[in-house]
Amino acid sequence: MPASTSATADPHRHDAKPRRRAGRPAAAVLDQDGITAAALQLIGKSGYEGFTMAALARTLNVAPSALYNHVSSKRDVLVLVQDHLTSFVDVSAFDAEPWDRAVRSWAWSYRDVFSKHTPLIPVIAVLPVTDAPKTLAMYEAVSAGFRRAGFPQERIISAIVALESFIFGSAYDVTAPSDIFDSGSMAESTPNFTAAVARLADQGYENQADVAFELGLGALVTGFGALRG
Amino acid sequence: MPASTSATADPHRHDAKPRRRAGRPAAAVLDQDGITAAALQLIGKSGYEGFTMAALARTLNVAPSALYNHVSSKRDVLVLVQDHLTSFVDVSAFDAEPWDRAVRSWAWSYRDVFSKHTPLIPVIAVLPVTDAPKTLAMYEAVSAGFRRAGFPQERIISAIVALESFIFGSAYDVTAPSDIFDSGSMAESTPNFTAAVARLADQGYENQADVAFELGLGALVTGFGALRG
DNA sequence: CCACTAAATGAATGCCGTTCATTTAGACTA
DNA sequence: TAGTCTAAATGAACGGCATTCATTTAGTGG
Repeated sequence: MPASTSATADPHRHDAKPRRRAGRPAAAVLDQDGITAAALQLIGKSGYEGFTMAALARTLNVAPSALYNHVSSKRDVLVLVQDHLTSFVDVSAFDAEPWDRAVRSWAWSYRDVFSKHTPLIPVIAVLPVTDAPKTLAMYEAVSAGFRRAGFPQERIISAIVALESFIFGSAYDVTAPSDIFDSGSMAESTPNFTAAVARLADQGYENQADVAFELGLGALVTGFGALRG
Repeated sequence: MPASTSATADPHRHDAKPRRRAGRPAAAVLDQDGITAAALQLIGKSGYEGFTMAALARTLNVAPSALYNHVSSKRDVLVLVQDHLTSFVDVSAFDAEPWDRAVRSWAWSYRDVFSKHTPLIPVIAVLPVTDAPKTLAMYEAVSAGFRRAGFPQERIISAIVALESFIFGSAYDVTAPSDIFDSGSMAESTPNFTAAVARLADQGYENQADVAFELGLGALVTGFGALRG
């Protein structure tokens, strides 16, 4: 039976300990960690367009079908990659800094990690935490930070979800073309919008996505900070 | 030359007026509006998994390749659908209510429309407004509302972008499974998170995604409201 | 009636994720 | 040592996908 990251647990498994019934073949060429690492490297080199099961198998010197002994679908591989990436999100500030600074630090880190992996966002956004242990560990660290800061327990999850939604949406902005708001030939019929875009451009040279992120993050942190007991 | 919604404008076009050089064939079976309507209907019936160029052609009683006389790619069709959907977003409150209530009304409407079409979010989030006239019209209405409310011009776009990011991220939440936060067998190692999830569940029967959206939207509206002159 | 052209056709292309019967080769048992 | 069990790898195959292209169709203006 192949390994699986699927959400539905195997109902035939009697206990947690994996029972070895008989002999095993020698050093397996493949395992989930190796697949995850190779996938991450491939994505880094070829992007998500070039990330195919065939290409992944090639980098592992293996037939494409061999992957399916360790993973049940391409989506499974994406889940593994997503969870691994989440371990790069920096939650250390929750142990070292006041709540508002910790949230900001975490949020920026989170956005930066996934702005380079926006195709994973539809996956991660609806993924049960059971299937992503490192992601769960991140939530635990953040939840602990909120609790220590005096947050009412029944608001913690909602606040984290709201922040995360803002973070995911903002990750897309980072990859948007810089002329995304150029109204072109329709400028005359959209005077208010066109003027606002022009005024924004007049401002400094700072990244537009960063400015919006800072603005929204500030509002969320201030607003949520008022909930603390 | 086939019609195109592509971002790069045709450099060979001399003026805006479409010059008819010679005779035209009779009633074309297909046009962009018809394709858009059929696509929307097909998506409603079969979802985005069932939305293929072949299936779309079938509903139009046409060969798949015929679509490419009016549209340059499947992505083009998605852009057409996205823009059409945006016209369903309600911006009327900006003409009838105070700014904060108008923003809330618009944001809820925007989220509700795209929570049923999350596969379009990666498309819309990075789409130049030139390619989506109805989307541009929405931005104009919102920008006008912000300006009338006394917003400094150079902050209007950033505030809208931040709100939109939050809206897109929140649209995913609506489609997430309700047990997404069930930590299962790892509950013992994540006490803070697990407790917070339990406390949230103790609360009313309200939709979890709606609670988080309301919480975040309130913070953003309050925070941005303070920017008005 | 002819020349022109937008639009539809249908076959072909290349890629994709995935399945499956079969083979391989260690490891335990007797 | 011989026999058996099994996880894992193979390679061929499948169906589906978006897209391309040479060709045909059928109105229209000259």
